[in-house]
Amino acid sequence: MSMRLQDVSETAPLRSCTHEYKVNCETCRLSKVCLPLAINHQDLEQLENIIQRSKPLQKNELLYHEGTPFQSIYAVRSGAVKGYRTTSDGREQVTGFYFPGEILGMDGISNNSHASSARALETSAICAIPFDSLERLSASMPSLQRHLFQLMSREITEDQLLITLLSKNSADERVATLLLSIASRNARRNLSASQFRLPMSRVDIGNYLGLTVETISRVFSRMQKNGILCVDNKEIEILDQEALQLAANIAN
Amino acid sequence: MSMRLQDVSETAPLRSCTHEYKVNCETCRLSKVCLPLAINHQDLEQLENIIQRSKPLQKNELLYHEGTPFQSIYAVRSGAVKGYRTTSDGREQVTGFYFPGEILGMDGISNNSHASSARALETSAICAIPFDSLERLSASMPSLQRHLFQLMSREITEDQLLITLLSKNSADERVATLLLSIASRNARRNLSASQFRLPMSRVDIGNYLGLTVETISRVFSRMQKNGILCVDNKEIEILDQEALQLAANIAN
DNA sequence: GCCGATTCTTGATCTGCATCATGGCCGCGG
DNA sequence: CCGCGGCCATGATGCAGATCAAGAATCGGC
Repeated sequence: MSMRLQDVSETAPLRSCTHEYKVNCETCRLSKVCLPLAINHQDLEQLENIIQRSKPLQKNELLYHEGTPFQSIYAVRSGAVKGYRTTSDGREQVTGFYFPGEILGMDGISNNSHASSARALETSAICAIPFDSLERLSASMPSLQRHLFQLMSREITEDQLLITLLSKNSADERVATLLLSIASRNARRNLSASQFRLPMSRVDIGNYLGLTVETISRVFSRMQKNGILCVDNKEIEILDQEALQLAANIAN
Repeated sequence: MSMRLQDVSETAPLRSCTHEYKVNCETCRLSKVCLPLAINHQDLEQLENIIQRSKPLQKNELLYHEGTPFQSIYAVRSGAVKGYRTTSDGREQVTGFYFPGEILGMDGISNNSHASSARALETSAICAIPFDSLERLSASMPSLQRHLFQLMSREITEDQLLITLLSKNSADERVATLLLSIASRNARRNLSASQFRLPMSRVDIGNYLGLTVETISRVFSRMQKNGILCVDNKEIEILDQEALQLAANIAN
């Protein structure tokens, strides 16, 4: 079996003079996705100085756990992460999937403790950004402050989209919408929008979309039969983008 | 018919020397709910100077509409507001209810245009807080900056709770959870947690909870029959707090 | 205080997805 | 190579809540 695409780091090679885990936003291919700041070289340096990068997370390793003290927000460099919260009866609710260039962990700010948990779906490299440093820095960098507000605001609007999806849409519409979302996020990183590997299991997809595994399977099968998708286990190919859009667009 | 409770302003009487619409956070009974800042007198004065208050909104009047330019976030002083977004097929999805002391409109920051709409559920007094001023002010007031981050973070965690509710809970559990949420928010304002008037219609409740009007009616009737609630149109009395909690707590 | 419009309730029926059950497939360790 | 465990697919059945329908209650305007 061939090497898994997602295991390849999507960051630029580190220059030889830098330490192995030294972060370098300036040369990071994701910087314009992750921190599209119109900030100058000096500001960027300041920002880099506070960012920490640790050993890559292995599949299924925990990034943070609900209830633990909040210290950092996290940027995905490579791999994929799922966010979830545990209900009082012990079940889990997946609240989001995070791909390279995306930021997670901001729900911990309000209580100084994480309101959700995050777990690597595959081997993933993660940047940790200590929030107190970020806060201090943003007080003197208006564009950074604004960027943080915008990041959080986007999280809110995305949650609202999911709320709408869960409350108004059928199984087919939910699945189609998720696939299109993943496709467009791939496109943003200059990856194929029509062919990709799902890093998460059917169980996670169902959980996220408020459906059972069986339903996810059936929807995939049906869409394959209808020539919309080609599904080979986790490998997805969108054969008929328009039909998929049509299947999703009933209500968003 | 007696005067409607919700029409009474919940703000402290304005002192005679202030202009009619002059805002005064310092004497506002809601200030510790709305802006629980450990900030000094001088800071508070600066904040007050940017806050605008206009003529109260009448029932069904629009506070802002999705797609329009974002300028301010809003604090409810009295009355109640619903937030919603319109789906592509013209239906609406209610994303939240906002009571006195609560802040809304933060989803507009990311795009500089409102991602949702807001409408008064009854006559409501609203404070508008221009966001660019707030941003500038918060750069020099760490506690204000932090408070804003926390406000937005709380919005995220609350949306995640709603996502879980919609994805995992039965009709009874959803309704029970909403009633308990309203009750506890009333308590925070020193109002009765066991007896209150719902400012929104059954349609809005159903829409918010991803259920139909008929289902809401049936759940209310059932809970009334079981001695958990006393329902008289929009007037709600919680007769058995514990049973209601039990009905809600299956999964949160 | 009357009347039309809207909102709410209740019943009967229908349906999309959950649940239950089973078997296949793939990856991995021995 | 085989056997085991996790993941996935698919069929049969059941049920919570949607939909359809018809009154009843409440509201708002005059």
